[in-house]
Amino acid sequence: MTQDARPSKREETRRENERLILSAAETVFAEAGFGGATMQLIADVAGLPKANLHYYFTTKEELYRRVVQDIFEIWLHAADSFDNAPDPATGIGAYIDAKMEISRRHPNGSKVWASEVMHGAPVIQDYLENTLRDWTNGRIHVIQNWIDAGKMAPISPRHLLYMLWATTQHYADFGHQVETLNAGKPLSDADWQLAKDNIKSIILRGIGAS
Amino acid sequence: MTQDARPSKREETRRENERLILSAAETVFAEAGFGGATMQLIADVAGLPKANLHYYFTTKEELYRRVVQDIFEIWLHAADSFDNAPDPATGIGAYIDAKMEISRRHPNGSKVWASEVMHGAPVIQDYLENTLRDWTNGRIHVIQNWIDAGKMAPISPRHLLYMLWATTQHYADFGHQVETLNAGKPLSDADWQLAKDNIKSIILRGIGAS
DNA sequence: ACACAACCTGACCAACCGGTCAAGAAAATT
DNA sequence: AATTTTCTTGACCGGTTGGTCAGGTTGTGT
Repeated sequence: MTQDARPSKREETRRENERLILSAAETVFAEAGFGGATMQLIADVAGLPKANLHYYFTTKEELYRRVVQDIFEIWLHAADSFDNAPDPATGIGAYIDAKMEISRRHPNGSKVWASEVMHGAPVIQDYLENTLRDWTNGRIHVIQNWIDAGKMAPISPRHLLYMLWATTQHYADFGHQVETLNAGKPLSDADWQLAKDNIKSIILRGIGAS
Repeated sequence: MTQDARPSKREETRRENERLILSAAETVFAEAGFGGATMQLIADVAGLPKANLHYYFTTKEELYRRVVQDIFEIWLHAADSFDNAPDPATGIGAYIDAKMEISRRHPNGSKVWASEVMHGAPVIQDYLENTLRDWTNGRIHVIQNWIDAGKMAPISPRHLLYMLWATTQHYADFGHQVETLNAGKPLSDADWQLAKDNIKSIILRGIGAS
């Protein structure tokens, strides 16, 4: 039966435990910050003894690093929507959709990332200086080409990117504020749709791409 | 000589010490988060013995609360630019300028505020539910009037506000990332001007107000 | 000059934290 | 079935943290 995929019992529990720990860690780091989070609390949320956490992740910092890296991957992959787009409206529109979806599905990861950057990126500075810088320059190039082709207004591609990041992440990072101003209730499907439509409408018109 | 304004020696040092402590606390809380900050480090930065901090501010939480409240005041006062504006371009343009100036002059305060909200606003929830909610509803009303008067496109005022907050605060909260992507150097005067101009250009055109 | 109140601070403490470890349980290998 | 490897965990430890306090100093009103 289970012949092809044979996840030996060992591998299976290891994978499962790591998943449990990483998920709990993401939640706790997001809610309390790195300094405020405790291994004991993460262990409780994960439903494992604390010593077990240290078996899978030697130090608190290593666990934290893994959480941040995992988010960064997701974050970066949203860029795929950007590529191979024939025009700004398509590419940037899809990027906004993708990033809003991340804000909705991974609010905790987004918060951890924001917290990390806010505190000076102590553990992922190299990512910023290499992967992110390359990624950013690549997109700036794409946008500049659109501008040169007369497909959009001649704004600064860099600051447009910042605007996209800021606006979409706001709904995750400041989700609590958004909820409070939404009568204390989470955004409904319609609310999210309205938010996305508004962002796309304003930005696409703002860069002369609609 | 100093007759009219007579800050008795006592009052003067008290004011000065509180200022020192609050300033140091803002820096340390911004850099390390509430959980990561220590009273000892704040004391060192302020140049005072730790026990002295506890004389002026009984607990770490009380000190933190004061820092957050002070920032909230500044944040809220930026709204003045919004009022009495005859049209969206003037009002929103001035608001963007004001908020960008805050991001530039008070990046640490902005980070503390962001951190507080991100972690569920444990100490200023009542501010969000009252002062901020009222403020927001007021501005939504102003924007809606502009829309009704045909002075701008019929977008969602609420989500426009979120966009303004997010975009302007990005330069403070994610200042480290912005700097890293700026070859590791702080933004120059020209960079800040470019950022402001781009934001205003995109948003004002995006809402049909330019 | 005196007395009182406000202010300052080194030394100290209980609580908590990240991390260790030894001893055992469970699974894989032979 | 025996042996080895991986995994699990309660108990423990040194170091740090927020907060206290007693005793001293400085400023203020009389």
